[in-house]
Amino acid sequence: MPAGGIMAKGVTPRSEDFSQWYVDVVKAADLAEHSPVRGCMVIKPYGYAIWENTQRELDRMFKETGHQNAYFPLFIPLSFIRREAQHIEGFAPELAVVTIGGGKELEEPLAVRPTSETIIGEMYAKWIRSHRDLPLLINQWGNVVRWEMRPRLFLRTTEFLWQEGHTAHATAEEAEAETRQMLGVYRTFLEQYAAIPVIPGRKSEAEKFAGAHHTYTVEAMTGDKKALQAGTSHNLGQNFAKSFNIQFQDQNNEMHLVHTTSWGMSTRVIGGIVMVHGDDHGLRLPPRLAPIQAVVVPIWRKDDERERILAAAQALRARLRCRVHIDARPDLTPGYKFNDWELKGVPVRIELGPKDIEKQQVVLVRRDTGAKETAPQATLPERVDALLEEIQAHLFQQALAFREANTFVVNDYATFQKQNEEGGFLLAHWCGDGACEARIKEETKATIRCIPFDQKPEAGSCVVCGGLSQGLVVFAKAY
RNA sequence: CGGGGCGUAGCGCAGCCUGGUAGCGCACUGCGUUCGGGACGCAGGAGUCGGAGGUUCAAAUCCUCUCGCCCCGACCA
Repeated sequence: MPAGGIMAKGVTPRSEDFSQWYVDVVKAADLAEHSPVRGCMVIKPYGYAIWENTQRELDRMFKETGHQNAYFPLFIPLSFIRREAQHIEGFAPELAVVTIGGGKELEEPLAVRPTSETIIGEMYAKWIRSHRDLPLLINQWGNVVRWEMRPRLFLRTTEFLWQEGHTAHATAEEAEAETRQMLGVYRTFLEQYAAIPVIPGRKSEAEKFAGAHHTYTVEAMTGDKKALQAGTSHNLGQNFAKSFNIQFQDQNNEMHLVHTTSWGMSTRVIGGIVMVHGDDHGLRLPPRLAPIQAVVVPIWRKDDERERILAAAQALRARLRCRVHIDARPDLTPGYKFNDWELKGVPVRIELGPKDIEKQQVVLVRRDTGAKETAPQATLPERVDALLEEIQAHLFQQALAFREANTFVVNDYATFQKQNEEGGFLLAHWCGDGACEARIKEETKATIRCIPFDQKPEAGSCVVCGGLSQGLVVFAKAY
């Protein structure tokens, strides 16, 4: 921690009240604020820039895996959403519905999309005729609305931004491969870019997406030891193909229903980044997603010095190979700026003052550890690049170590309940019965976050009923 | 929808009990001095006191109704 561990002004200490700390950091870092409409938020430029970086990387990965972008409309006839039984059952409580347009009662109410499977299914049924039309690999960047009871900036808002991929395939195997592949993309993004370690796995029947055959998820652990679903990928089987009659003709002239998938990641990841990496000084951004990777704080005493130093700062910036901002604000002291950029989580600070100019050096401070060093200007670009890599890796390692330190194998229900009070991920045997799952949720608020992929099968007995279990699953209280 | 709290300047609050010219801190504007870990002085601008009704000579303050927001619980990316 920088500066002897003093807290940032206006930010509640994380250990004291995590929820309040989170709200304070989001506000202090200028990421977002509440809108006049309950549950909605305004994403401010600095927060949106993180989203833009997220979009850029994800979009690249989607294109690399053969997907194309398209856009489907915000309004969906309510009858479409009703067409898939599970789907409407799951989404009905959180639908926003438009009943008036142009001053007149509409003949058919329009749902504001909570997700787009149905409208896309309707269109896919028209677009797909032949096996040659498959696979159909499309992604959409957009917004959706889910009328949430308990909103929280970024983590759960009534309207949120996301991407939703929707694909159609000839065979169940291909659909399954796609579902897995895209979960892998999310994992790569989260681990390599957001520096958030995740546990990939399958959702239980109770937790899966409304209308899915099955759902995969990547689960992260936040700084208060709760679980955060950071991305999901659904194998929809033929459920939507049936409801929307999406068929293709195969090589033998026979008609078949397609197999579809959908997968999404939302602005929630920004909340995840705050909750996983933030500290008492504010945000700590992973370099690869940071809008500003290095900030230059010039230090001067007199006007002539100021000009000289700003000129030197600009010369440095021109040589650096990362996203650099020079904080030239005239009426603020360096100390204020140090704190300000720490709140905003900028990974590297470059201090440049008269002494540095003289010695052809700078002072470098890394946000993750607060460590300070002097570095020669001659090799600064290399040093900053290396530092950014180190910080990226260190944030990931730190988050991973934290998760591991707070993951526990529990074998009996009493221990489960006790440990659950302390938080963390609980690895426990589960027989697969929804009744045991429901009882745990009811009694402890912990849910099955996922049935991890990379778990060796291991016989055991269910933590609730003692029945036969094939392996450990992850339980936790979740956001 | 249940339980709690709060609406007074952009933000955070005091004033209300005991009615009498609307205040403080931060932020903002201007000028000057500062500047290597949250600077200071001087001068300024800024408020339908959430809304409606009532009591009163007089309401931010008392009464009634209402609206909104936040936090805690039941649904969820």
